[in-house]
Amino acid sequence: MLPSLKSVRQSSGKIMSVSDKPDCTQGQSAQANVLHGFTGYHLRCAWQVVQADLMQVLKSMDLRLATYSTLLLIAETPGQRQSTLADTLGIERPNFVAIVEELERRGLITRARDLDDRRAYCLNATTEGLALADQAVKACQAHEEKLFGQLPAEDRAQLDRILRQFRTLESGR
Amino acid sequence: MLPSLKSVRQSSGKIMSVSDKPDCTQGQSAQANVLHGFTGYHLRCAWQVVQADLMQVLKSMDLRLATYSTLLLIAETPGQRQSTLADTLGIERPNFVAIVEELERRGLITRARDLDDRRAYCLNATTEGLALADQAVKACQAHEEKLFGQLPAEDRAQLDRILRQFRTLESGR
DNA sequence: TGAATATGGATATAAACTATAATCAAATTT
DNA sequence: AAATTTGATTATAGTTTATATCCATATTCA
Repeated sequence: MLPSLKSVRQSSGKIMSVSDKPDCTQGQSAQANVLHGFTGYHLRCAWQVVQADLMQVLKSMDLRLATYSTLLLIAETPGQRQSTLADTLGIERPNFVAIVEELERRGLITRARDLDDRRAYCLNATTEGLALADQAVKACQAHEEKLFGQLPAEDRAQLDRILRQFRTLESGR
Repeated sequence: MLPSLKSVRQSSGKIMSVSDKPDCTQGQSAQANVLHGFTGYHLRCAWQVVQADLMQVLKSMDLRLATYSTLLLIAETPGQRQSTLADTLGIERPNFVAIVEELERRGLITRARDLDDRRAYCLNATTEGLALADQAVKACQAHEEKLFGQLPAEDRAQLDRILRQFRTLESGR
C-alpha cells in the first residue's frame, strides 16, 4: 500500500538545499528529516511495526487481518447481516463476500437465511470458529505484550488514553 | 489493503458467546469489543484517520504518499542512488522505478549518471521539485495542526515522545 | 588477465487489496 | 401493480506489494 519508511536515514544537511549540478556525494547521511517532525509519521512507523508482527502471528493460524477482524466481530455479535458487518468493518460489500465465503468454507462461521428477510444472511460463528477466535485473541494479547511490554507502564497507559481521545475528537467532526 | 475498522460497533454481549441455532437477533449491538483492548488497534485507527486526511492534502498537489516521501527524501539528501533511497523508504526496487520515473517526468527530480559507477543514477531535486517539496511540507504541517491541534498540547507532546520511544525500543530488536 | 560473482537499474508478472458498475431476487413504496 | 430500494453477488478495473529474471557494469579472485 504505502512505502514503509521503516528506517529513514538521518541527515544533518540543511533541508531543501539546492543543488544545481549533479551531486553524487553519497553517504553524506542527513541528520534532520522533516518527516520526523510529524506526529503522523511516527504513528505510521509505529503501526507498521505492529502490523508486521501481527500479520506474522495471524499467519500461524492461517488468518489475515481481514479474516481475523471479521471472525472476531461475528463471534462477538452473532446473527448480524453481511452488509451490517461489512459497514462496521469498513469493507466494501463486494470485497466482503470472499472473506465470508472463506470463513464459511473453513467451517468457522455459518450463514443462515434470515426468516424475516429472505435476501439476507445471518452470520454466526461455529464452535470451531469461536475456538479459533479465542486462540487468536490470546495470541494477539501475547503479541501486544511482546511489543508494548517494553514501554514503561505509565507510557503505555498514556498512549492508549491519548489515542482513544484522538479518535473521539476526530469522530466528532 | 486492510479493513478499516473505522467505527466498530459496540457490544454489551458476553464475548465469544456460543450460538448453536441461527441467531438472527439483529441490532443487539455489542458493548465490549475485544479489539478495543489492543493498543495496536487504536494505533491503526489513528493512522487511518491521519492517512485519509493526508492523502486528500497530497492529492491537491498530485502527490501520493509514495511520491511525497520520495521527493522529500531526495530533496533532503541529494545525490543518493535509487537503490539506497528505495531501501531507506522500504520500497522494493522494482516498484521504486515507476515512482522515480514519474518524478523525473514531471520535472521534479533529475537522474544523473554516477561517474564512479556508470550503472548508478544520482537523484537530485530540481528547483521545481524543491519548491513542491516545500509547499507539500507546509501543507502537511497545516494538516497536522488541523488534526492534532485539538489534543491538549501536553498530550500531543507525550504522544510524540512515546511513539518515538516505541520505535527506538523496537528497532533495537 | 579472464572467469565467476555481485550489484544498480529495469522489465515482466503475479498476488493481494480496494473500488465501482451491474445483476438478481426479495422487500418496500407509491 | 408498477416503480423503487435493498441484501448479496458477479464482473471488472485500479492500486499496491512482491518475486523472478535480465542487462550492463563492477568487483573478486583463481
